[in-house]
Amino acid sequence: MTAKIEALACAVDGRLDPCGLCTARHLSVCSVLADDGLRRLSAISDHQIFTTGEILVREGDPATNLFNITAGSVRVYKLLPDGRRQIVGFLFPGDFLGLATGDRYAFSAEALTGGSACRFLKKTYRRMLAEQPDLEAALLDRASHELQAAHNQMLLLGRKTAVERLASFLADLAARDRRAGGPGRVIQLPMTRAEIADYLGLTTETVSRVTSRLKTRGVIRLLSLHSLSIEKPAELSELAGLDAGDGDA
Amino acid sequence: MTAKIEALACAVDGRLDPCGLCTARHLSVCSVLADDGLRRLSAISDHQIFTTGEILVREGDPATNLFNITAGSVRVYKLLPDGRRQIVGFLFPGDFLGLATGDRYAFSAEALTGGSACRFLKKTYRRMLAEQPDLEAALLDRASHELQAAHNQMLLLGRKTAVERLASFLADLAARDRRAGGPGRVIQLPMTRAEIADYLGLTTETVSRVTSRLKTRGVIRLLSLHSLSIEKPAELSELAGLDAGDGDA
DNA sequence: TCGCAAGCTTGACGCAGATCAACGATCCGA
DNA sequence: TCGGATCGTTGATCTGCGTCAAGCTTGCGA
Repeated sequence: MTAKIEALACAVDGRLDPCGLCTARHLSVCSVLADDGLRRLSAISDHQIFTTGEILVREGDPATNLFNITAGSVRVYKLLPDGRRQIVGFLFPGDFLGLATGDRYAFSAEALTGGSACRFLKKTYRRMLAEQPDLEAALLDRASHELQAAHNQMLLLGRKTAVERLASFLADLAARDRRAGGPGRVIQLPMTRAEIADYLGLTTETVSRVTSRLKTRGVIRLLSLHSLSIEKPAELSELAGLDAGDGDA
Repeated sequence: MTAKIEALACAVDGRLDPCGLCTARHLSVCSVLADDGLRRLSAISDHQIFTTGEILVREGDPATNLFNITAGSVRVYKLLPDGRRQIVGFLFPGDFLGLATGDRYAFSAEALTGGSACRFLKKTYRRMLAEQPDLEAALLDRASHELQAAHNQMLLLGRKTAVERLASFLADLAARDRRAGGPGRVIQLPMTRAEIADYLGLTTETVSRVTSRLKTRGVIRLLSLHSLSIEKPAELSELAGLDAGDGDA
């Protein structure tokens, strides 16, 4: 809901100064651009507001657009023919959507909450990249980080137990919050248990059971269904299968 | 063994014309460079020959080098403190090693077979990238493809059964062979069963059992321990959980 | 050429997490 | 404010794959 308001504010103000007032700019690749670059970028972009459940990208469709999430959150996933789903990532403000893209989207993306995004035509964006090496470098950097995160997720999916998976997930969210300037102690979970399960390669039931176990052990405390506080960060990191308590990825 | 000879040949000839005679050039990012760019690239590179089991990169070490594999094959993996291993990829000639890298390596890399690689200092390579936007674009392209492959692997690790995993793996190897100009019918497996297991999130025993099952069903035929032929490609694709029989990723 | 270590296969059994089922909590629209 | 739908939790049971174990095959070094 605050996301929606932010999105609206950003969009309205956007008419006047699309990037200058963007609350996600310092988190995104745009941050490497100077005023001139920003102006050119905003000239080829298109601000899109989305509501809960809205589909941004559908697997198999021609990959015409790229997105920069400016508010809200998004789930990115792949499906098997029989409906089994693997969520490959959750996106938050500042995240880029469309990097891993050939001619057609190899994933679907849906809004988890209301929010907004800067949308670019892939072709136009490519031309822009060629003219702005800084932006291209920043994007390569992003891609590298995402690849690293993907490797961590492979380790999680291939080799970790249910407890380790959930602990890793929570530790990651905490680390993300810290990176965004928060205390990394209270975590928002905009997604459902089923989505967490599909991200961690588990079932809803297992996610629920393991959450309970962590709660009972006093490692976490549920504030509501969609927010919790980490009571014992060190223990959480340990459970996540990290040696030290950095919680980063 | 042919890999070793190729590597030696490449290295020896390399003294005279490092890139011109490189058998992996057309497969690698270098292919986008013109003569001038190639010359500059070879000036900052260093040819490294490696033997079976040799460690190229160790997780946690300062990330000083980047590699372009020119011959042989490499396994890239991550470890948990207790020794559980997840192989995040196998590299072959033309593949780039070191994309997903921050200040320190987040993975280890070991030679699966003897081979060779062009080695660059990360710092120097970065400078080179800034001067060669084409190379940077090519690398971004690589990163995108790798990210896409990583997403596929997440789907595999999170949601596929043992049979689907092995079938996907074999279909991928076949597709890779086809891309490299081969018939995609006979597959080389330079890795052990344990390595396949650690790549697919299974155990050696399961890999062995599932291989037997595919053999019994007549889908594959073992030519030796480390090479097999695909007898029923369509059925393999089906088992892999792909709708159509493209076998690509 | 032999011998042994490493890798592979196959079988018996166990268990972590899936599945099936029932019920409670939460949210949202009227 | 209410009512139904969706989401979440918990319990009982099942099962695919892991674990343990034993024998076989391969390849390499002496």
